[in-house]
Amino acid sequence: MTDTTRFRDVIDTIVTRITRGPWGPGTLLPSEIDLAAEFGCSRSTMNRALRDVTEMGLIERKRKAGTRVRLTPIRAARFEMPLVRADIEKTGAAYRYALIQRDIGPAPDWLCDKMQLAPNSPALHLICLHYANDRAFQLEDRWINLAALPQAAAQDFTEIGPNEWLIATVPFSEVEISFLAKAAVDLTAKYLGQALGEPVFCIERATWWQTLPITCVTLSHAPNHRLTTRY
Amino acid sequence: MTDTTRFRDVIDTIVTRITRGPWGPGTLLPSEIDLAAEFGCSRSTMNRALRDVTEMGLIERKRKAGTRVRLTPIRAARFEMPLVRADIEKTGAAYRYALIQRDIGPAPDWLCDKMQLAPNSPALHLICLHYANDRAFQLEDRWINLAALPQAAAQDFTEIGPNEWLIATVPFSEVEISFLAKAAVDLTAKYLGQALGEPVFCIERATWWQTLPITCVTLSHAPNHRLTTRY
DNA sequence: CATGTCCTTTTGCTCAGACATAATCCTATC
DNA sequence: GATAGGATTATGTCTGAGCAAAAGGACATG
Repeated sequence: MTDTTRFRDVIDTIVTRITRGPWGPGTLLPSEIDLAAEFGCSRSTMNRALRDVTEMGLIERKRKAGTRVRLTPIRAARFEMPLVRADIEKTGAAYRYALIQRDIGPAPDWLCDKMQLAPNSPALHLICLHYANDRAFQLEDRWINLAALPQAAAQDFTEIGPNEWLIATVPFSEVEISFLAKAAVDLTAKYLGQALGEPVFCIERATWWQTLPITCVTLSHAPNHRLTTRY
Repeated sequence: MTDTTRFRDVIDTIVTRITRGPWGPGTLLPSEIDLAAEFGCSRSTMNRALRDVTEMGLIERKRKAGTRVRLTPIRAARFEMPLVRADIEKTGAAYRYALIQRDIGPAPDWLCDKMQLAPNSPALHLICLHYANDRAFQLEDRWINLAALPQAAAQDFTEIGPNEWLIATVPFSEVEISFLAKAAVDLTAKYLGQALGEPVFCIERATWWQTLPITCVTLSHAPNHRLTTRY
């Protein structure tokens, strides 16, 4: 019942003051010191509370300028994206991996464009399938920049998936993720058992290591797949 | 360049030790006190660093049991979801809102099921369109639980969208968000200018206020829409 | 052998104080 | 009036200390 820690209480009060209370959009909040005095807590605790509220997207903070309620309160949603293997095994299903296609050649123009890659950079192109209980679950269409990762050319990826190999091999500092809906094309239709043009839920992810392009992948999912989070 | 604060350095070192260094999945880390001694910082700082690494999804912490590297390192992605209006105006386009349909009746079975709503609860059903520069951008198909929010019946929603009215009127404590791909049906096809069956990127969001169901909405987007985040 | 109680370890949270840093505001100077 | 520079102020970070709570382990008891 009284599961209540001080800073969580403070967060709750502040959030309701913003969402319903007197602190409308654009309001300048009192300083940490004044708020700490009002709430009867230390500045450290108030600082932590306000930091968390900032992460929620409700306020903006600047030194000297103070703390201000955002004009457009943003609610940020967190999505956890485990490895496919973990995702599948969590449901109790058996995981199986298969390499469909593998070739090396110059990176296509759209990829160079998307990742600021030098034209005609050598790239490894992989197409893989991830099964849950022998049903195709996810089709992985991946490009790896061989200029950054020449070791990848030596891997055959028949046993271990490129995703697991990559996270064990190379760090990354910057990631761009997109969610989108695509129409099934030949490849996805064939392997995911869909009709041509059927909607496919896709995740595109590109990763860099300090501006050096590493890899870019499109993950296409079986019909009716959805990505869900609660908070 | 040397934007380096102590705890950020600690985080970086710990993350690389986990992702590449000696701390593989399942490793039990030294205690906060030992780590603080090793890194030459206070326990507070180490605690904050480890708390942040926990939020990244790399480690799990339990009192007495200690800090352990997760078997399946999870990378969490944050998506910021502003109001449609803000989303549209940010691109420089003009925002326009229109109410398409509005009726009151008993909640359909799938809705009662999804939100743990009593059968035949009265519900307000709204269909609205959000335009960017007079092009349809998003179709909003919303249900509001009138048992929880009788005031909603008095609103006509011709000028102000239900989303903006709701966030100004009622708080929420629990949210479930899903991303998925759907095939365009009559309604979406008609208003978003799509062919029947074409893929549509959809967001479903259900909100409760302390187990009391508030509202459930499906947001369908114009073709080629994508939701993107970087980190 | 099973079970319950107490002890110990480790994380979770709070505090008061301090210095660093960014940004605004004011003032002196030209 | 414009501008450069210093004073002020709010946030950002760090410290060292301490108590609280969870949970594993040891031990005694039935």
